Amino acid sequence: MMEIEMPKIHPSQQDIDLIDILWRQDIDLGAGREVFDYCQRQKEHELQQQREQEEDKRLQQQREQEKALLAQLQLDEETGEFVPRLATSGQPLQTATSAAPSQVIQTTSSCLDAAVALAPNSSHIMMKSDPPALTQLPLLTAPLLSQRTSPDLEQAWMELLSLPELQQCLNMQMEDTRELTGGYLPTNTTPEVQDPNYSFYPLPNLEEVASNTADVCPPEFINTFEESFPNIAPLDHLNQMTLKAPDLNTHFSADTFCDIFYPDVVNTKVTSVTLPCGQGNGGNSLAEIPNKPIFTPMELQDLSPGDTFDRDNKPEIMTECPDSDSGVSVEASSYSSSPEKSMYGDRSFGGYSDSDMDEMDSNPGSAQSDYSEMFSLSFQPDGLQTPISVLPQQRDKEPKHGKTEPDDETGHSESPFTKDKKRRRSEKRLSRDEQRAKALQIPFTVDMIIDLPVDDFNEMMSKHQLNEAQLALVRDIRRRGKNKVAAQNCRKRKMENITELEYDLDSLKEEKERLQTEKTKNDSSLRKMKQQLNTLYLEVFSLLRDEEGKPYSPLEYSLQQTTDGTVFLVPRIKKTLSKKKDS
DNA sequence: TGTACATGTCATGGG
DNA sequence: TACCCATGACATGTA
Repeated sequence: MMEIEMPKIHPSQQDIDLIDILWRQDIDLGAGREVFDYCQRQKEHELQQQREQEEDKRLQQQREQEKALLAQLQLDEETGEFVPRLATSGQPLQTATSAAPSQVIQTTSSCLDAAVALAPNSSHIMMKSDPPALTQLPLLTAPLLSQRTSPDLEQAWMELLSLPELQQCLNMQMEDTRELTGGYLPTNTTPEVQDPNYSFYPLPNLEEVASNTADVCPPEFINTFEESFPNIAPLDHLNQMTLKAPDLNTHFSADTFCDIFYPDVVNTKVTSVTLPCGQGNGGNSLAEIPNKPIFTPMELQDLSPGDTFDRDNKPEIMTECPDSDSGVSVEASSYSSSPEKSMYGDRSFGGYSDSDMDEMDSNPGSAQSDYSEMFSLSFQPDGLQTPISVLPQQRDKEPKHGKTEPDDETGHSESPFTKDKKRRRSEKRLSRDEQRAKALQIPFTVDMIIDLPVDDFNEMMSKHQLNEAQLALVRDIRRRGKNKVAAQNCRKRKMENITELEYDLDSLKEEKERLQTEKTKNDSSLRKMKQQLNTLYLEVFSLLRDEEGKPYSPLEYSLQQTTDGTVFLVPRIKKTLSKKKDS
């Protein structure tokens, strides 16, 4: 490596000047001046060693403080919060840590007692919006926060640290620490360093941080910062600091950087509580600032008092944030929590047809953003922005085909799985229209738009002045909602008709079988009767005798019965003749 | 990957 | 004539 050979070279002043000139001409190399100046680096190295020794001492003190702090708190398993541990003997618990007493610890502990005593009643204090406390955060709590075991834990600490009394103590402690370290503040008390997840977070550009500081941080925040760390360059000059810092994130790995510039320090630091640059963030110029943990992307947005932070320019923040154990809920981010804006921004939606909107529905997020972009919204007064809740009587007026429970209409014959799936679909569908309505600031609920009777709907529409886009969307929502219900009812009726027809078909089949059986029986009976009649006929005919006592021939005569029951013997020839006469 | 099913949506016609 | 409803047809998502 180039840097390894450099110690053997003792550059002359001319060489150094030349390096200076070259460095000034190519300041964008991404490396600081000290990279080319071995003497300067050596001085830095020595100074760094001194700092590291002081740092070790200070870290030991910090660990003791943490122990003392933890000894006074216990985790409430139910609430997940740290609550003051009850002193059974009425003695403050910091006495348990008296094995390592120090002025700082005692001062901090006494203040913490007060803070802990106040903590349960101070839940209203939201620390994420309390910059002064945040400035104190890394020094004492970063090692704890770095555990990232629970967002509640972090919040508990935030609440604790938001207490003015505790902040005073912390300020005192930080003053002490500053005196010990000669103004140098460690780079390694950041939660990110210990939390591997933070390596996934895109570090905000320091220039952005510096430029946004005025928006993000209230003046008192900066004042506190500067008061606590007067030797640190003010935030206004952070840009200059970045110019002198090598961009290790892009050109060097952290380990490489440490091996090059701090070969000795690395070994000593590995055993310390925090690593200087082993987690991917090391060497970042921002790491020189003890408050760096504050400027994680998500927290920046949380700290943002309004929407001054341009979120639209940082979509990667949301996409790259792991939803794991970082303690930062994506859903809880300001993307969805900003009441003033649509969760997808304030882009308007002009001129999109409904089918276009459907295309966007495939991606609700983008759909909403595009929707907002299409229509220039005419913001209504606050009273109109809030969707009017559906009155009970209005809900009672729901059409006979209530749309809200289409699943129940389908009866209970369906499996729960099918019901769940249908419900999910219904909710999804509803949410799409709701999202559309929200995107266009429609001051009604989708249920109202769909379910209200015509007169009520027209009256409601006449009471609010909606622009063309809003009117079109409301009409579409109502039409789609009505048609959806109609389609559901139609299908329901169709299924009912099919079921009824199937039932009728079964009934008719049963009737057919019954009639066929009856017919079979009747045919059998008829055959028997005919057979009996024939037998009887022959028997009667055989008994008949003419005048000479001879039997009649069945071929020449036949028996016929009149309606009155009288039986006549009719000659067949005569009968044949009579038929001929009739024809 | 193909298929069956459920659902939403549109077009159309009747009341 | 506008509106509502019913329904066939089609598209889409899902198991």
